[in-house]
Amino acid sequence: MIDGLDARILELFTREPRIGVLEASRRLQVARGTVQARLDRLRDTGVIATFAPTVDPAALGFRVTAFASLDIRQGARESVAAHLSRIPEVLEVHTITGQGDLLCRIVARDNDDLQRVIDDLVGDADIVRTSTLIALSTVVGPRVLPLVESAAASSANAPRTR
Amino acid sequence: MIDGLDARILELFTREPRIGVLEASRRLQVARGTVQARLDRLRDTGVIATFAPTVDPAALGFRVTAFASLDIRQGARESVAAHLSRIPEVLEVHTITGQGDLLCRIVARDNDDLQRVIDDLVGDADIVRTSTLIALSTVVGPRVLPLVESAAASSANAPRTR
DNA sequence: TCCCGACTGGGCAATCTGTACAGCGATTCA
DNA sequence: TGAATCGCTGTACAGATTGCCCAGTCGGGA
Repeated sequence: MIDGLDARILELFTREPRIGVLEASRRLQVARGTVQARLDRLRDTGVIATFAPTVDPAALGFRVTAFASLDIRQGARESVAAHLSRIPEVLEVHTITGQGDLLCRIVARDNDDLQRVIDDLVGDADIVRTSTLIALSTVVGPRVLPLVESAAASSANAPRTR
Repeated sequence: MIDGLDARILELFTREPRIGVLEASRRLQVARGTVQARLDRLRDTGVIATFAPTVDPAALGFRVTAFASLDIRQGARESVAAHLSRIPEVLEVHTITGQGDLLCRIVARDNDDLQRVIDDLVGDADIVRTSTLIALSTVVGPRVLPLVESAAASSANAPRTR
């Protein structure tokens, strides 16, 4: 899937996103064209989903993160999904196994605001029950680099070339 | 916090990350220096957490996403956190209110692999109980743009200038 | 043994970035 | 009312980077 050089490229661009292709090629001791080609391929294969800047909701004033699991009425998934997607504070929704039907990641400005958001959430009559977990602190921040290295290592037996 | 122009900048760079400051200034009909200053400020204030490319675990072969809530032994939070951070498949860990103590977001190559990851997880003796939810599908993908617009709108009463 | 894909090293024109500066309108404050 | 300040505009310039092209080399697979 990806090899060690890909991993080093991803790592470098994650740590210092603004360096550019040329500087990256210098750091990695490879030709510029190589870095460029690798980046193109990583983008084409979807490994790099986007080069968009990452926005931090907390810095926007949304300091509270919570996870809500929703039990919804049979066959109402579509309409509930539409309802949820209309609430800006809902950042992510997954269908899940287990007791709940949907798991949402939501943010709010503070605990009072969270109440408002949850009221918005459950405003849909197809939502039968909800249970909310408030994230008190982030122990391991969002990260993918370890995964990248792991993926590169597992394909080490079949290196790209050289 | 942020105004409409900030929101438009974030939106533009989210949709077309590679356009560059100059092209962005043309699209938004403002001076290049303005876009540059805004971007600098957004970065400084942390609204833009990073310009790093976003890596998609699924494209790396980690097609399964799951959420695990862990009950841990009193006062073992530190050591458990250290343990979790050593597992690459653990992408995110939060301390939470409610029945569980920790909520982890994990990925795995497939369901069998997920079992392996969970075995790794619970390998820590300080973890008392776990409950895992497998994400079957993503109903609302990770997103922040609606939030950005909402934040910009809410500060509309106090625009930056002009 | 031949072919092909990947990497190298080089070159070129076009473009962008970083930075600086003066002017201007609006807001704040004395 | 006047002075200082702040953000935006438009402009300028040197330096660096990008996108693109090419010939040559290397290693693996057919």
